[in-house]
Amino acid sequence: MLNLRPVKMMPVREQAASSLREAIITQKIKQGETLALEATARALGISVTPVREAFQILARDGLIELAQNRGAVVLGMSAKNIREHYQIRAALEAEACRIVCENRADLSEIEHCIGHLVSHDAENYGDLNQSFHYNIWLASGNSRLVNMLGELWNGLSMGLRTTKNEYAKKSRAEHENIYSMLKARDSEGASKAMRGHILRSMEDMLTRYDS
Amino acid sequence: MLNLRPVKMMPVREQAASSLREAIITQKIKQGETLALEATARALGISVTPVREAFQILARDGLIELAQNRGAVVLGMSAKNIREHYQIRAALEAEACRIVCENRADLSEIEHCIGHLVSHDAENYGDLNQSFHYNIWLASGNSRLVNMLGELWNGLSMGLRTTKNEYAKKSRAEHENIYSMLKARDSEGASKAMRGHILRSMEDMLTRYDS
DNA sequence: ATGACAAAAATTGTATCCATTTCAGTGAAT
DNA sequence: ATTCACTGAAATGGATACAATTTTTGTCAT
Repeated sequence: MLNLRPVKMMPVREQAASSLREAIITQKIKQGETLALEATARALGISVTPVREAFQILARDGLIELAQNRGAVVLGMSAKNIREHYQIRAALEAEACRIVCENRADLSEIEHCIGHLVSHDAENYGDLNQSFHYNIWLASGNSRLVNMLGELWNGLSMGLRTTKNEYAKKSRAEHENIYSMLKARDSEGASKAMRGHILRSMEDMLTRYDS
Repeated sequence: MLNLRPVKMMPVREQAASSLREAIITQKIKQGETLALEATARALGISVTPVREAFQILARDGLIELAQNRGAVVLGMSAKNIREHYQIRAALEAEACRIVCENRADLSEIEHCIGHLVSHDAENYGDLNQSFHYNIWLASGNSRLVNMLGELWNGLSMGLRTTKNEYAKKSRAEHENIYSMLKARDSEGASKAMRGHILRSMEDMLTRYDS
């Protein structure tokens, strides 16, 4: 089958949001800067209306703050920010595990991810890691939960791509542990394991950003 | 101190969102209807720009869905919707309780709410209930968590205002139980109690909307 | 009645314009 | 010299008009 680009594009506001998101996370736009509306629109080659909507998306993702009549201020990764982010993620992902166990949800996709995580080296560890988590969210069957966790991930976790090897090893063991708990349908154990995994990731992140 | 209305108004987009939110929750706008942009702007007496942003806010709150080129479709309270909402709230509010216990946070505001809940009758039970929950969120010190729970509350809980008396009684006992757990700094107990409270509220809600 | 095609309406994005708020810079007074 | 107030520039929030797609509607012929 021919593999053509879909005719219907992504809305411009989301393209703008993606572009800005990447620039913020890669620190091309620095923390504390304020994004001017018209300047941003010019830089992106679009008009101001979709930029304003993109700002709202980014604010929802926690990347910027929209202050009254003062524009969009880029938020940084403070320790407080990181703690807030991971506390919420820990609660939601633990809940996802609990639901997966209680519903006896299908684990084949998750098992698939575990297979890749074991066999592959840490080159594209970031993608495999995200895929593992994402498939647990999906298996919960709670689409709202999937959306919220996706937004949270957008907001911060790109920083995880800079993961070191030592972290990958620890993390891999934890992933396998979580999977075994899910397979055993042990909702308490699985949610606790996921919670612990994420909170430990938080500590990892904090040591890198406590400068 | 004089209690005057603040000079600076709420942004129009948020006023619009509030107005639409109320209309949706009170079913003045029915489930499945699509909100036309210009018609909505005319009805609200404002221009389309802030209405578009209001639509995004409502979409974030889970009250409408923005379909590609097809406008804003009002979502109803399906059983699936209610379950998704309460599962997430259960996870987040339980986490708030856990944090409050671990941080030995100040409970005076929460205690204050409990006092009111005990002494007052069910007339304005809805407000007191919200106040109790809200102050637990606040005490967690996680501002992001407060925002997310606030949005969730906006999305569904107005329906709770139609609470029956029998429910209020059950609920009151659960609130007191949660408070005593918080005072004992029993993080497991408090989070479990909150979880149970919210999931039972879910069942209550489901019996009313399973028609 | 069904299917194709044409017209109408709605959404999305563009382009300006106005009012109000914020911010910066100048200048005066203590 | 520092502080305070005023003035003017710039930016946001909102209004309005308009072009381009896409969706929907409605008609007409088979």
